[in-house]
Amino acid sequence: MMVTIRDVAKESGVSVATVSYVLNNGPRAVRPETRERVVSTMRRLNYHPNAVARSLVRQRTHVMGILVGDEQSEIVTNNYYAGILAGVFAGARQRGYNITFFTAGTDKDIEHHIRAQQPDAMLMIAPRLGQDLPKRLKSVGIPLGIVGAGDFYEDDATICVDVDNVVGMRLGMQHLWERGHRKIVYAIGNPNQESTQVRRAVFEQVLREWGIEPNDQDFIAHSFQAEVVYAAVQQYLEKTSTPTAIFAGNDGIALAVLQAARDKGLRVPEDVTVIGYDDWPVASYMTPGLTTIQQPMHQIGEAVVQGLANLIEKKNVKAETRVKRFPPTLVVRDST
Amino acid sequence: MMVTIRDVAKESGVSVATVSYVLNNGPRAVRPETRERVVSTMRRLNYHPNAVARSLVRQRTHVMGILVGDEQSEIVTNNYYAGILAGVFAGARQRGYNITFFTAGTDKDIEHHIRAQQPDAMLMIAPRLGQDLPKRLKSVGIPLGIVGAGDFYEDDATICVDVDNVVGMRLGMQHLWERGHRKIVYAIGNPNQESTQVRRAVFEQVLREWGIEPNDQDFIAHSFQAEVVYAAVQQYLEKTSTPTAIFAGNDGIALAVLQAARDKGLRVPEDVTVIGYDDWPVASYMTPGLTTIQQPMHQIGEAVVQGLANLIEKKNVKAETRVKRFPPTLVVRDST
DNA sequence: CTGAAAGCGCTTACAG
DNA sequence: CTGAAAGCGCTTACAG
Repeated sequence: MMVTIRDVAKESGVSVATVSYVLNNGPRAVRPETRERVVSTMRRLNYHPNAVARSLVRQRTHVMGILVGDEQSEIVTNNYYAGILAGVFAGARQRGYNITFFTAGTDKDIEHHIRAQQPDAMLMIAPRLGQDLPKRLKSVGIPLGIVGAGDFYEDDATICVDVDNVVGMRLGMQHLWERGHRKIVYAIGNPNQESTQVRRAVFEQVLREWGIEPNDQDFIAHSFQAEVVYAAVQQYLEKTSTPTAIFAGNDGIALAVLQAARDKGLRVPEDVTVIGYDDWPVASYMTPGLTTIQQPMHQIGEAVVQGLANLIEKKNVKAETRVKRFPPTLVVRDST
Repeated sequence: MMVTIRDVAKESGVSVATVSYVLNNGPRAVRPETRERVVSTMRRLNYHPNAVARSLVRQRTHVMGILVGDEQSEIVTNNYYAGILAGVFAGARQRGYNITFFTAGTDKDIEHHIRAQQPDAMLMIAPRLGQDLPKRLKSVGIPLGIVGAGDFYEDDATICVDVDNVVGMRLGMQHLWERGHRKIVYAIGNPNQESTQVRRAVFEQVLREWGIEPNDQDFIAHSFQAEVVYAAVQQYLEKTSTPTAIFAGNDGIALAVLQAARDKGLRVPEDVTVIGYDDWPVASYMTPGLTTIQQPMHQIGEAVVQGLANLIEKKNVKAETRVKRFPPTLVVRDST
């Protein structure tokens, strides 16, 4: 049924070793005429070398496993994940890796699954802090790629790629300052993410530079879930007579903020100014078009895969290439 | 380094065959005491059976390959794909399959890739008609799952799962009728998709039932790309003094329609009424909240995987279970 | 109830 | 430049 290397060898009148060497272009030389004969029978028999067998002997699967968010559903509601993924796919394609999703349940199941499946590397997008999953993954002994957590997991065998959140927050704050805002509220995301914590710290730092002492009331929502955000913003608008600007933790949060403001009868940006983070595809189609801090999601996704591939293939393992930060950009639309 | 079945056998004082039989709970019986001893050494040595080796001998990888859209980027901009994917992941997890993305370029590359990687099945979401990819996939001889193309690819070895577009279009048209609309324009999607063609046919059929003869001017956009849609809608609104309702091919199109109407200074739903298709997570956060035809994306995604798993495992191959259609629902919000 | 051995489809030292 | 053979980590007939 399936054409194997043995069939090709027999048909070409050579040994399987020779077929293997032409297949892999080495490591040993093959006489040009022989090579040609083998190549042509491979084509004639429609031979495709079995990647499973190859993985077994090479102890390398050319698979990178990926864990997306706490819940698989984040891929649907959070365009950040989707954007990173698209970049990951592009990088994987360039480097000849397959991306497989690990969807098993508990951390233990996942570890078992990884040890069984033997991916060459694992990838996590925006891991929650405090999980022991990254530690578990490291114990497996394969390279780990972390997106969206700064250099928190920095390590010999770890590639960390992220946007530069210090620059991003400063860009946003600076923009609000120029628009004349001083009283800013941060509709912040999940507190268990590194990015949330860093952005909060920068936010507070900037306020202090402005001579304002930050306090807990400056932060609302503390979640990426639209309903939670909506309720928190509504409550905030209820009791505040003079909201001026709301900085949203991502564009999904911004969308809920816009909706809450609209339902409250407030005009954006006249009554409340809103700025987002990420630049999701829908940002320009929101009402009004959303001003936001753009992350180069595609580049970030590509970069982790490149870094991981280098680690797997033992090139470029220099420390400075293991942590990478991409600069964000301010995209001004109509909400500020 | 890696703990193998041989290590477990040696440590337990049994043959590798015995270890294998306890691992797989059969097909041959193992004396309870022996089994227990083996299990405990497996645990003690932290043994995880190598899935690659198992795949090689069993000729089954427990992998389903997936091809997403024409371009990998559709996963980012089109929430339909993401919704289906989430369901696919859920189904895969239940059935013990891994999902791997095939991102190779040309159809030929993809075929080669599949023959090499040996997934147990392949999955395509909303394939473009006229491609020869599905035919190529069938030639590989593994089950094929098709989402979003009705029963177009129906076949012994193919699972087709989709929403019922006849019901969906009728729900939407009925709703517009009840709202008093008679002059309806269809901002339709990519003409190369089965769903587009079916929906167009139903749209025309309903118009005829209303005593209206449909014509080409009733269809605009012919694309899912936001910029194209925006331009087409703007142009349409320009030359039409009395638009009443616009039926959008999906919620992404609807978003662009809303934006174009807003930029034209038209109120929705007073000046133009808009209805979408799919019910993306953002639908309720649009301005105004979007009335739309909801597809059970998650269920659809789960269902293909279940069907495929049955086909792989040779259960339930009855013809009627190979094609499945889920009923859509009308979700009324503020845009109609 | 259990073991020794063949075999899945490759790669790569070992010999010539 | 090439072939015969061992081995990657499993499963499963074949024998007992």
